[in-house]
Amino acid sequence: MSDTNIIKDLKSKGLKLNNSRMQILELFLGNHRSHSAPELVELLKMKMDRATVYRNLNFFVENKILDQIQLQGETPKYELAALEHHHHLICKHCKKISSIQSKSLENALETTTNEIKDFTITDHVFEFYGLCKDCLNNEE
Amino acid sequence: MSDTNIIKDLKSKGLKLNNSRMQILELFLGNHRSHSAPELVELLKMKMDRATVYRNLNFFVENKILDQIQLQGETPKYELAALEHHHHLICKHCKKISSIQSKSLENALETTTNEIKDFTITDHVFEFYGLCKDCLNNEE
DNA sequence: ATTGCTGCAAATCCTTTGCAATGTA
DNA sequence: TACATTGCAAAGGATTTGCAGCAAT
Repeated sequence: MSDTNIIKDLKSKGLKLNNSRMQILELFLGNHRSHSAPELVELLKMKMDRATVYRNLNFFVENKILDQIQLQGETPKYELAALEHHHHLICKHCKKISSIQSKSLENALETTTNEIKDFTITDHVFEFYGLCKDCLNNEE
Repeated sequence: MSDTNIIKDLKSKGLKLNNSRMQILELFLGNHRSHSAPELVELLKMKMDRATVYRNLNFFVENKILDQIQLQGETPKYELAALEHHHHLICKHCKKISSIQSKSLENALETTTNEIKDFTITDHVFEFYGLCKDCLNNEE
């Protein structure tokens, strides 16, 4: 979905996009990366209050515009809600997050789901930690 | 590794197990489950200070006696450092955590690791959310 | 005597909340 | 007018820290 479609989609859901919400959304549309709440509060500190940032992040998550993702040992991050199912690669060195899709993983998930008898899996989170190419090259 | 071996292992690492540490460890050895810091603080509140609980949890994590695991939207939990590699099943209803091992998942992980060119995976976290048998039966 | 561990209280960080004021349909 | 959204300040929960005293080697 393109950026303008995201906005259309919001309106079709009857959601109101006022100034504050637009400014938060623009940050995400501008770089398609993930941001933590404290990071956004800092970026927007001259434009709106901390409470407004938090309230609108929650609003976006409730309305499935943003996903909240919780990586190991970090404060939650937000990213544009995934249209395609994907997983995260987190560089332990530079902390950059990239995403992947893997057919073999999804197949294995299906197998696992069927294997398990006394639990019904409805959702899953796979996270991969390691080193991105840049950090691997610029090794210290 | 058996419980007494865990303690031997600690000593062989030159780690000191004083009273406080022993009491914390006993909670984990007693039920082999995961506990959050606030939960442990509560359980141990007549025996030691909150700061001691936190300091020793960090001590155990640094020394790889406990693992810290961060589930979606919850405060971190601690569990005995995995002797066998495993993953977590989290019941969305009662929040109980159980663990699984899956050959197919590990195989898929290997395939994925090889597929990916510009990132070197060293660790991974797979979490499964859903409903446990009990909650599925006692449906509301 | 030196080093490490503890309790206590205060501080810090992240997030939420109450309330009065403002904006918008 | 009615309802949603904001800013501000305060509160809340989890975790860390400074410091003085105690424990152990």
